[in-house]
Amino acid sequence: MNIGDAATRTGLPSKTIRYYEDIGLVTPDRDRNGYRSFSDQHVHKLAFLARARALGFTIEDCRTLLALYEDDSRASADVRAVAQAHMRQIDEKIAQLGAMRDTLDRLVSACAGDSRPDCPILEDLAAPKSG
Amino acid sequence: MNIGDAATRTGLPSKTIRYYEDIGLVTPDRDRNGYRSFSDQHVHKLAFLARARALGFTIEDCRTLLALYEDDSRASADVRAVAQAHMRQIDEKIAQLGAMRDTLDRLVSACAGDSRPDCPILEDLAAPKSG
DNA sequence: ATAAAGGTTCCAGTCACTGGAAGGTCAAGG
DNA sequence: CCTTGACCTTCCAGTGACTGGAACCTTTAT
Repeated sequence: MNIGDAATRTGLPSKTIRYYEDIGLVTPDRDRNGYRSFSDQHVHKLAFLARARALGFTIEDCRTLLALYEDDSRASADVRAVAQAHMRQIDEKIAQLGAMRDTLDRLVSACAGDSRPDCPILEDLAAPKSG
Repeated sequence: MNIGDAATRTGLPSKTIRYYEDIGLVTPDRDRNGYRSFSDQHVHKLAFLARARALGFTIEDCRTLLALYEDDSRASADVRAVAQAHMRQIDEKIAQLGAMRDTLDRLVSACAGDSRPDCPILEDLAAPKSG
């Protein structure tokens, strides 16, 4: 199957699939005309990548996860460790964003949002009172 | 004051300050030796930028906010709009990350994390049951 | 004289794509 | 046979917001 079909089946853009080949995540065969030829295995692998990426794993994590997936003698502990480390990163990010959100909410609520220039948001950016 | 002092006072790396000059956010004077010379005004502007960035505003938002800050005839509504749009973006991001986190948590919890190869995490990446 | 600690410019790399140019291939229709 | 259009190919450049490093200059202290 050509790249367009693989793209349709995995939901990944063709560009992204070519990129994944470039960085060695998948290696489709080639037809005589030079077109990439994807087997069901390739598509399965691409779908795996798409889902891992959708869960926020980095490309390097994906590489690791794929390797574990294809290693029948893997220890599930290794997979779990990757996932847990990633989850911690996400938690950190959520905490950061949550803090930003709270500050912004406070500032937005304090701002009249009318035609006058007085603005607690700008005042805070210029010189925050606390926290 | 030289760039190092400006960096210390604002908490921004010198590299970042140079970058901000590059993209036209601040324009320090120059001493005869070619060194950048920062006034208190410049430092104030940099600190403003640092705080806006810390709240997650993009550089372009920062540019807008700085312009509003320096425009005495601004309407606070304009500032508020920028902040609110940004807050919505953050909310979206938090929701995305939260969803990832929930899925990951479910998978991590289901995984024994021992020396055996069986792993619900990989199984889900290979072919998710639902959601 | 020299060494350390600052400053300068410019170029390349990060991450994970994405857009676009320039061109090759293939099936259908006139 | 020719063209049109939808595919496919490669390669290069750009994204955002820095960051690292090379090569070099200036200042201060010893």
